[in-house]
Amino acid sequence: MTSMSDVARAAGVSAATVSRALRGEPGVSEATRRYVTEVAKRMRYAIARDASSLAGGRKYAVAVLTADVGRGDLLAGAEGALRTAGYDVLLYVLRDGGTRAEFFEELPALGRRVDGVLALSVDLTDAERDALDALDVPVVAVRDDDLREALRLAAGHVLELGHRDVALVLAEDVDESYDELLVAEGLSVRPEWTLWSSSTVAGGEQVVDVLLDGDRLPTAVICSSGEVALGVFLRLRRDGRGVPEDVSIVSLDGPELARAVGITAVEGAWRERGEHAVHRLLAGLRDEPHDVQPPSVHLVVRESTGRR
Amino acid sequence: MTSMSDVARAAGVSAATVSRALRGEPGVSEATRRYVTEVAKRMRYAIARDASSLAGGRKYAVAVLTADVGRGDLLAGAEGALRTAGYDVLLYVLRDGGTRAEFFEELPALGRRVDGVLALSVDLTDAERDALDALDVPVVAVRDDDLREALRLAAGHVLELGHRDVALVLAEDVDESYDELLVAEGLSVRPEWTLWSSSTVAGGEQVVDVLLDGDRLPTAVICSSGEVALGVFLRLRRDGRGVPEDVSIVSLDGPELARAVGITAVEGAWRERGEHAVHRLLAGLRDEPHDVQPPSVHLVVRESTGRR
DNA sequence: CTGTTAGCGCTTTCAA
DNA sequence: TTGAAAGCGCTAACAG
Repeated sequence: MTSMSDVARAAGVSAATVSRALRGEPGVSEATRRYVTEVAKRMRYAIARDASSLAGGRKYAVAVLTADVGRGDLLAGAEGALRTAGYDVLLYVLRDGGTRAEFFEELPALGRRVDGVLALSVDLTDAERDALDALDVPVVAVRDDDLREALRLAAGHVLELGHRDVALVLAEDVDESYDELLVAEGLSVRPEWTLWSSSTVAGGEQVVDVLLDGDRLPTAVICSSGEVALGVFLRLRRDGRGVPEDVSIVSLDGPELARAVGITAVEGAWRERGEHAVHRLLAGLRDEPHDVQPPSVHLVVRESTGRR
Repeated sequence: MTSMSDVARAAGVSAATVSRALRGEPGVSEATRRYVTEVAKRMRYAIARDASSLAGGRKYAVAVLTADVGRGDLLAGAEGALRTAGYDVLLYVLRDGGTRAEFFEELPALGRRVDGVLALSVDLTDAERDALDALDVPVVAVRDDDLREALRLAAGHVLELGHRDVALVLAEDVDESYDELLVAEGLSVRPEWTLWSSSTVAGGEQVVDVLLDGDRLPTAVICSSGEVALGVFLRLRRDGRGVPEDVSIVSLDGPELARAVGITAVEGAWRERGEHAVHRLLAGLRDEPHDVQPPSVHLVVRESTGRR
């Protein structure tokens, strides 16, 4: 395996010069740099990163934490941006409580391996957050949802279409009702139209059963997951209700499903968000400020929503 | 940052002994090993991997290639198994032609960073395969589909339920018709019942339109994707056909969607497959044989299939 | 601008 | 069973 000194010898310079030339460090004449670079390429030289980071302190690696690999685009976006910036991506999947505890158990070792940490879709507890901060490397965390913002978009959309009677179906583990937010957007709220459901098609169908028990139907339903939206859609259709003629449906998540079925949905630009997170992290590594706003979620209008 | 020699000093032994003790190498008395281990833990010592691999040659890292992060479970399974075995996971997302070319461009450098390569869901060309093999580290590749096997399971299932008139909907980019396979399973084949469709709900719906144009409907439809299965399902229902009373539906993929909607589907045990791939790779690293069969795909029977 | 000299923190002979 | 010494392949001072 050709080493840096091999290249140095072949180019007739010292290893230090090769090092400087290849890394674009100042203090090398352009001519030398060009020549060294060329020799290195010709010799198919690849730097030994261990040696480099051992000597230099920088690891050229970032740990990427993810709760599960569901939101693939977020991860892919981050990976691409890191790779482009010359960093290796050390993946850690914090699947369940077990792997998660284990990870935080062995955190100290991580600090010696990476220059920074990116937490994607991981809901960090305060203790976990503290443990990461104690690592003494920059940490950037990205949540993979932004329910309030998504809800705002969805509410604005149906309002604009003339809807006033809007039901909201939340995931079971959400404990807020978001009434004030809806009211703030200009929608009136009926308590019986805020529902909680498991994020499944069957759950969505049951929701419609509940709604049908009421004295009248809402004209629009906002669902927190694609599965629920689909369930609502199917059940309404089975009951002879037109979508969107009788009821409009908006999904706050589940972009693939929504796209496949043609449901209006809030989508997250996840790849871009992953890239953005990396830029923030890299700025942190360089101690630069980074004020750029993350790409925001947006609404993709499809066939499930119509004018009231 | 406490180093190995710090631990050595604190334990009153040499660094070499600490190294041997901590790695479980022979040549250390049990008493010493226990003591050193304890001192190290007390000092919260974490080994510097750069130094370790620089000196020892082993990298304790595996490159994991993935075409996209769609099949998250496969990746998660591999990550878990690697982590358990003490290996770092270097993630490479080969999203498109560009990143892919770039990756293979810089392959040589990879050989210096990892002990092995795991290719998940990546369709390697012969040239790419050769390039990887030239890296001189073990390479294990796992395809994320096994259409023939899935089809065999699905065909067997509908056959067992008494179906003889079975339609098959393949993805657009599949160029085989799999007639012989179906015939071998005991199904008769009508050419007009082998269809190709885009993997969308709309595509599935169109497929039903085509089928309805025929002189009679098949009694079962095997779909290569969850979206298509859903489209078929929806369109049949809209036409007043009962599923599974009139037509049974089996999906060859799209486990989440199939589960959400209640469609019988072939599922892949992806997590286990990821783990299995890692075991094969690790065996390769240790130069041991590994004959264990990978976990096979299986059929999950739901409400979309019934006896003819 | 370039070279020389010291390590970085380990693992691995080789002796003891 | 243990220790001393010699690197692994780089980067970072320090000279020149």
